[in-house]
Amino acid sequence: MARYKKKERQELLLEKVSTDPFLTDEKLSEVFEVSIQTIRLDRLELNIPELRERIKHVAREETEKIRSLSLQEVIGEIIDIELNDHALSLFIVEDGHVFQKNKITRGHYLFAQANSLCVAVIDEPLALTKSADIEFTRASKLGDKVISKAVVEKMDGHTAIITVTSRVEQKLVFKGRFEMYYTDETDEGEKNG
Amino acid sequence: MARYKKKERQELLLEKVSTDPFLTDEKLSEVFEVSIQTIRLDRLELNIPELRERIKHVAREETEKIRSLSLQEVIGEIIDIELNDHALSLFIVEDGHVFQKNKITRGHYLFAQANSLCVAVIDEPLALTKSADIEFTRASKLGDKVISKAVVEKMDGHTAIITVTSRVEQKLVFKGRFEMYYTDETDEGEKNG
DNA sequence: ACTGATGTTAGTACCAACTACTAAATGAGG
DNA sequence: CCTCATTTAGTAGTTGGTACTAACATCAGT
Repeated sequence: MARYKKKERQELLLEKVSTDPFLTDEKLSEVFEVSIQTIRLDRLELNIPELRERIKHVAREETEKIRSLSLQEVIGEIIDIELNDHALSLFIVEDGHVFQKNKITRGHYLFAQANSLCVAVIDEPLALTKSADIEFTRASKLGDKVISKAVVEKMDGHTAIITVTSRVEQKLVFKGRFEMYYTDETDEGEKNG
Repeated sequence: MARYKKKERQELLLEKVSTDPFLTDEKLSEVFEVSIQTIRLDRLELNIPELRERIKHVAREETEKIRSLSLQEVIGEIIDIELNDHALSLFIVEDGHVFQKNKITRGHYLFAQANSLCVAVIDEPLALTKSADIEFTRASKLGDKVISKAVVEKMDGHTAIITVTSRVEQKLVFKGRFEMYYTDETDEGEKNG
């Protein structure tokens, strides 16, 4: 076994550790067929924290993600809003949002952005989507910054009509017409949101 | 400080540890104003693993979640499929899918289930949603098992028409008519998915 | 007030997976 | 062959525990 040279080993080490943070120095020393001390020197030079810190980091990241997701309650970040009138949100297409083979955004994320924006723009305790007419006009891709605009066209009784357009660099990728049901009661059981 | 009684303390301990898994025995012993040994006895009785195991568990859970999410590529689990004809999927409404205040499912998850099912039922390398007409007929709630059925009505050239109905205990919660674009090329840039 | 059960605390030895440090062995290049 | 970089070995100390033994505290019932 012509073990790797220092530089090469360190590059591979970085990769190994980032793909599987659960590896002990001992396991790594077996993988690379060097002593534990060498692995430790490598980690020191590369500023790779020890196993426990790596695991803690992963765990922290994820509990934070969960928190921010449940806090967010919206896909995309709202950048401008006038209640019962209009709202804008930004959604950046990330790795989890696309088909792996062609990096095209899955339609339901664009729908989710639009749908969330409709819920947000209505200034009532309960707002649920009753129906929608939607169209995907062009493909958006990984890394795209999608700006979605919701405009409230009509509000009467308990129904609002909202049109949404989503664009990437001015080009329309999605448009829809949403019919929303709303009420000032905080719970209700006949429609969906 | 009239420290808690054993039973009470153990209940609070369970809660504490599950909301914040990052607490050491030492910190916990300070919180409850008992000795470290007492905390350790409590953990032993309640089968609460040690700090490191708890952290590891959180980290593992999350890396698995990420993997299964990217593997899944579908919201809901497909339970029956005949390509280019029909498909069924099951989606169980969990905590992250509902509005916190009233536990009603966010519409875009039901849309996502339907949309994913449409993508899955088409036996071509690329299938993207072109447009959809959807309706949310009743609210579904936390814990509901949503069965979605997609039926391919028509396929010609590069367009398929699929109708989807989603039910909870036979009762219709969602229906939609999806127009899908499909092709045997693996990449394409004019439509959305 | 005495006894026994239950609960709490103290203390020891040991473990994994390290850090930080010193020192020796090995290797490869000029 | 010498030298500098690299690798390995070994020791002491750390964190956050387990596992175990033993002592002490508290209260309940008789």
